[in-house]
Amino acid sequence: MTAGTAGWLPLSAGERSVAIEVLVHGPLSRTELARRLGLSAGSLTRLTKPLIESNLLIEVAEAGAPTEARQGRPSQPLDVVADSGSFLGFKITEDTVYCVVTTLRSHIVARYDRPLATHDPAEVADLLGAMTAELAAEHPRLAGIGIGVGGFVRDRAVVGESPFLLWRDVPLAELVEERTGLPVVVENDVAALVEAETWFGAGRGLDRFAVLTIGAGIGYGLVLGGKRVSCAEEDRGFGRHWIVDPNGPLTPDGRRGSAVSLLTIPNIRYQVQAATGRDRTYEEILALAAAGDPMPARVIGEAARALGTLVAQISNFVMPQKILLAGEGVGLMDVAGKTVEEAIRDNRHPLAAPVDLETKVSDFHDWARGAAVLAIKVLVLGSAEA
Amino acid sequence: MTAGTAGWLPLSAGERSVAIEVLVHGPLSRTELARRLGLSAGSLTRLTKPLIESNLLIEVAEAGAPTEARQGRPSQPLDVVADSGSFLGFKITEDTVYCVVTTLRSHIVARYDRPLATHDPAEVADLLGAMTAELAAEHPRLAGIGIGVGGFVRDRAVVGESPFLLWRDVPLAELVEERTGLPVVVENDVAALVEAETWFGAGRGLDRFAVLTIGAGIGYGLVLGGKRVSCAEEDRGFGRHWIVDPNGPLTPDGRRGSAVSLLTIPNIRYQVQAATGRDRTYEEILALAAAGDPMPARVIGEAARALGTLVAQISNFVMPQKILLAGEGVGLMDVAGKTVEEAIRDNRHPLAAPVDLETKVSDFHDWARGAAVLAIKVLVLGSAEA
DNA sequence: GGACTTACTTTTGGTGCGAAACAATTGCTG
DNA sequence: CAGCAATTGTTTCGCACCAAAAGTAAGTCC
Repeated sequence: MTAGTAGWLPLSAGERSVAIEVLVHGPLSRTELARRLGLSAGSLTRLTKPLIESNLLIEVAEAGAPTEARQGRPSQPLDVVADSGSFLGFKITEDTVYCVVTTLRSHIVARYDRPLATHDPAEVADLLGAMTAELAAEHPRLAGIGIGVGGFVRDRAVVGESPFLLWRDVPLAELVEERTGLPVVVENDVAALVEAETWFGAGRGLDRFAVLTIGAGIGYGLVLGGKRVSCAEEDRGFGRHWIVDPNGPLTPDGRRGSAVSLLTIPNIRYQVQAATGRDRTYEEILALAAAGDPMPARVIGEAARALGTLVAQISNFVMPQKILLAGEGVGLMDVAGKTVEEAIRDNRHPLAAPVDLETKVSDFHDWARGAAVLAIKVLVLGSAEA
Repeated sequence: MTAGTAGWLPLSAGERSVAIEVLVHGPLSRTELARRLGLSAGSLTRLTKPLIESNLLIEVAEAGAPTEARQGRPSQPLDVVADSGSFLGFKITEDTVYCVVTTLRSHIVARYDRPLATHDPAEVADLLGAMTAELAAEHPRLAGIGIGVGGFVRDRAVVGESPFLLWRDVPLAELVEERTGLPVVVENDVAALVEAETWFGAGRGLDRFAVLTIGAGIGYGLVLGGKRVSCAEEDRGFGRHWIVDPNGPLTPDGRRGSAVSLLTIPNIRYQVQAATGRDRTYEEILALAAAGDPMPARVIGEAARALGTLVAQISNFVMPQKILLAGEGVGLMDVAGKTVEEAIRDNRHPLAAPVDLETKVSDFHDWARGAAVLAIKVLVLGSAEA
């Protein structure tokens, strides 16, 4: 914790809830906060005082346009000191390192990617260090770094196992801290995205919330009571053994008819290539399916039915208030959204509450942003339970 | 609240946790309670005092056999005043009313069933009133009544809709209270069983816990953070639209290959009868399958695979710490437990944590006990959130 | 019988909250 | 412009809860 912003931590539970509310929902007056958090006005005075003194919050002048010139003493909105720090979020893939610079409120202010030529831990750390140094020039007040990696991560610091990097027990946080002098948080990429969405995104304030990602693989995250549930198979590839259609296609990766076989981008491309002999990009396949080309349409249709079935199963068993669909592969929804909805209907009780399904097309920078958000969460507001 | 035991309620949060711990885990000393609840010794003195004064708890003499003559001041175990009240639990089926009498600690001390000749609400209430009067003679200190009904129940009091009784908006709690003078709690039967298991049974102290029941129908309940999650389709028949095997059997009830078609007792009997022409009881079918008779073995094998698939799906998506399998149809596990386990393995990641699966053969009296437990929970310890 | 051990009680002090009184700042009205 | 109403924020007080520490009770061990 070499953060220069000093006395931010630790926060009490009440203080943290205030800080999060302001961080997430923008400037808010004390009265408004009291209403939202169900606290008394007096408590708000007490809770906000140390936050203001420690320079995390600040009283901002009422916006230039006082929306409605109300009677009474004007409210004094509180806001986070947005420029009190920027955060870096990295997403490491097999061949590229994606990076975003975000504000304290997780808005992306810059993107910066670099190819990854080696998988040697020290050299990867060197690359991250170099990228950080370059970005530090433009963004002087870097306060922390979040790194998302596909694989199993321990203690938000050590990459226990990463199949595609061929890493075992690499203390990545330490390596990068040494090179940057900044506090570093490492987490599994899916977990980081889920935490970010829980906090700032689709899952804000929800009690039961599920995330399903489609891309190179399948990701799944469950948030209950505002906390992410972690499990053993997480980070070792979800969906490889979720058999959606026992008669489904057999692909190099994943069991026959598994979610991975039916839904991931590499396996969809494999299916099309195996049948037509031509390798096409995912976008091309989607376009062909939309245009009615039978073979791609069949593959995409099967994928859409599988997705709908999965969503229905999650709804049936978890009963979440919302399901977020994210990842590079959700373009599927644009082409075959109707099929997905049909499949959901087919696997749900007609009287069941309709599924609140949100689709969010995301690229690798969104994964990086997830890591940045986790860094904000951990570094600014205190560990926030490992 | 006509309970004669007077000043039980209301309890503070701390008092309630103490009361529940003693209720569920038998006599416990204050020190032991402090350890279990993570409180200081002083707090226990404070919390137990009003409970003892209001006659909910009592200091019992150390059991006649002081397991180990320990050094130091002997502990003073606390226990609930078990005979301070009995509770009735009813389960209403299409043709029978099942009833159990339980102690405050939910031990069944008597069973009493009566055929149900009519579905007229007033007459059903009359029957429950008559049964209560008869039982009151033998069990003088009746403190409350819980009633479990298949169907949709509002506010723990009104049967909103019950398909098999053909009821709509029947204020059952009121009707029975009028006739018995006792406080009455009405709940959906599955919900009551789930609550009971969460409290006294397999789900004790767990954070994520799922219940799957097999019998005349499929029941499903989810407990997160110690609270049961309720949903719209609950009480209107689970599993009718859970398609487990798209190529599965078509039965009069439920969609082709649905959990209901594959797993419920009536539909298993239907399948066997349709194939062999002979109507057999569920137990006969299980015995035949165990003996190797091909047709019953096939039906039971399919059912077992379906059950395993369901359990795996619940594990994959909900990640519960435990799954309880209950109902009249779990005899399946004895005959085809291996097949169930295989199916679970086939649909789970090999590295995933093994499923903690508990099987509990239950008859209608267990459903009735569930209702009684809910009555205990609501009446003794204060509404315990509707 | 004295030393020791364990269980429980009492006391003390701290924390976090709400209720209510109070101060501050504006718009509206006569 | 004075006075009032409306609204926000602050201060003070008291309550509920809890942990820590010190004190008391009731037994065993030598």
